[in-house]
Amino acid sequence: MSRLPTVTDVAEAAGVSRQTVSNVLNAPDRVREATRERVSKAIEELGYRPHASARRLRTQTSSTIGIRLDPVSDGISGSILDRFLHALTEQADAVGLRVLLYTALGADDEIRQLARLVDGADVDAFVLTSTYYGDPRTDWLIERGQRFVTFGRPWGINDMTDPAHAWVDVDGRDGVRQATEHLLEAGHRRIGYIGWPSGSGTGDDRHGGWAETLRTASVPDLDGLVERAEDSVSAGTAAMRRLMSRNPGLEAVVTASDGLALGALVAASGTTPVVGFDNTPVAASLGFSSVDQQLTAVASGVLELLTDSTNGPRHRLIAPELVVREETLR
Amino acid sequence: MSRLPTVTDVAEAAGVSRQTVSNVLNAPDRVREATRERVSKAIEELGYRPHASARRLRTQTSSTIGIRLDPVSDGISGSILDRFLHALTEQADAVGLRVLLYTALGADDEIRQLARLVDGADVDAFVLTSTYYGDPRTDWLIERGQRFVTFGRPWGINDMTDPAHAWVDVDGRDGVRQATEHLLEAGHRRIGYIGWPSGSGTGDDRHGGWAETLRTASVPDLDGLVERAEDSVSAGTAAMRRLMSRNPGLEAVVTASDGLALGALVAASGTTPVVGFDNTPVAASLGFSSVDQQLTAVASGVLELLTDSTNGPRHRLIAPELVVREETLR
DNA sequence: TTGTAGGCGTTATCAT
DNA sequence: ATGATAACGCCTACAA
Repeated sequence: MSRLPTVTDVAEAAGVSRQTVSNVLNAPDRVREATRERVSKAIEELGYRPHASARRLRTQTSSTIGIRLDPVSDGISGSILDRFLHALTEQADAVGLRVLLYTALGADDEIRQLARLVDGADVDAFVLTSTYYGDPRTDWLIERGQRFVTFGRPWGINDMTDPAHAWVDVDGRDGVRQATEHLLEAGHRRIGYIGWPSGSGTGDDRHGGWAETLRTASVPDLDGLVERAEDSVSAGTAAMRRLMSRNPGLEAVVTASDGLALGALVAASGTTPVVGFDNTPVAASLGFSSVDQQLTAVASGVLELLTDSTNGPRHRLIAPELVVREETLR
Repeated sequence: MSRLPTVTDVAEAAGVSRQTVSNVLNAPDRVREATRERVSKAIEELGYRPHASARRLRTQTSSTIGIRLDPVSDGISGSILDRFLHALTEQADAVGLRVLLYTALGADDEIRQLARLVDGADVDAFVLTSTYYGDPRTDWLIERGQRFVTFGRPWGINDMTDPAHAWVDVDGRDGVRQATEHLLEAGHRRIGYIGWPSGSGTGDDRHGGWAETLRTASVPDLDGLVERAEDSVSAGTAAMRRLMSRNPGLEAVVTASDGLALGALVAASGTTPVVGFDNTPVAASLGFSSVDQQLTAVASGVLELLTDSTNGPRHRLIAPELVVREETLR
């Protein structure tokens, strides 16, 4: 493992000054065609590549975005963030950004981590997930003028379009609406909903999509068609049992997550159509319909907001997409 | 966002030279108690933190490990790598290492990415997953004397203890043995096995654990108790149906993955005990037993091998652990 | 169009 | 025990 070639090596090989080499890389217009080719050839031959740290030191930018890898999520939908992370990494590379991971235990510790990364000039932008109104992390970042984008709306804030808080989110309400309409079109009317306990912005949003759609379709007695449960398979099973015993005429169910959906399917032995949310591998393997969050679009939205310094809107609401499948659990 | 404080600032504030500040940080022994305290106080007050890129440029080490984030895995067990990644990130921080992600499409592209990271001095060690004998990536790394550790044995190689190829792996054979013995102890004899098509090192290893255990227990006709399937829920269901129709007296099943286990459970409607592998969130939610890979131990093994330059063994075989649960899918 | 000079923040070497 | 000096590899003025 010999020494890596530097600009000086390339300059010598090409018979030019270091500066010209730098120009070829960073301002090709400023250098004559012939020289450029000669330098490029030398770069090629020596396998030269700019030293990232040196460049960062000089330019005072790290071209690196930090993202927290959450502790192992217990839910079946835990892979959403991982899938998002993958999409982000893939697309970040295309715009010359690296993705650096960090972990933290709780908000206080996370702020300590943010500070470390900022002070060490390791990172020059952050992507935060699951933020909330008054989140100390976003406050901390805004206070210090740090660049960041959150995946998730700042629920509870008055002005969601506040340009200081850039965000990208998935339109859960619309996703659930699509799911519910799909079931309506299939001829069902008594369509139940299994969601999370009310109080979470995301959860209430999704529930709203279902309620709105059925109300528009004039389905009566909506209250009796709703069940709330923690986001787990077993809670989904229990909720589905309650729902079925209360509604003998139950024809189909929309859920707030694939975990709940799986639980519901188990309870119904696959005899009742169930639509999930997140389009996890489990939904794909078992073959039930689910709302896909379009994480690729989310990732590109995040990167756009991170790199755009123009004065456009500082947020993006991504439309999810229902993936229709035939249930096979029977 | 004002300028970050530098050693010079600290030096001035403490009335010493830059070098002394550096010594306080990197060689505290070389500096007198009183001076050290004075400097430390200045560091504290100014909130000074070494500039990572500058340090890297100077020391020629990045203290960063690169790991590839695989494309979205379709299997239910996809979260294994993510859980490993989390454990790795968490523990890396404790030993002063950062984790940088990259993606790649296929082996050739991955080598290109490795080269970029190496040449840019972005990374000074790699963690590779799912390697195989003659893997061009490991060959490339070995050729260049690059530090790396793989998660997974180099199946097929003659000398697995070759110190040039450091690896950490989970003892799948032992895990399946534990699962099978657990079922034997529960009083079952006709214990089936649903695994992957033979030919993969990992798959054959796991199958061996089952076969060995039942052979020791003198269970006859093992061949009829085996089914092979792709790693998916639906393939698991199909395999389980074949297994049941061929073995009316089937009492329990061990599988090579939680995905197959879920499929088997669906086919058996939860009437037959099924043990999975990977201890995914799905196993936890549905409540079936599964072999846990002990990814925390894997991660610390990887970091040990990455940081240890002593001449100890360059590999670690981690013992997995069966997590026993009552099946609830009924 | 090309070259020269200087500095980004750090640490290693050598001297005091 | 502490300090001066130089260098890591790069880029951005500015000068030629």
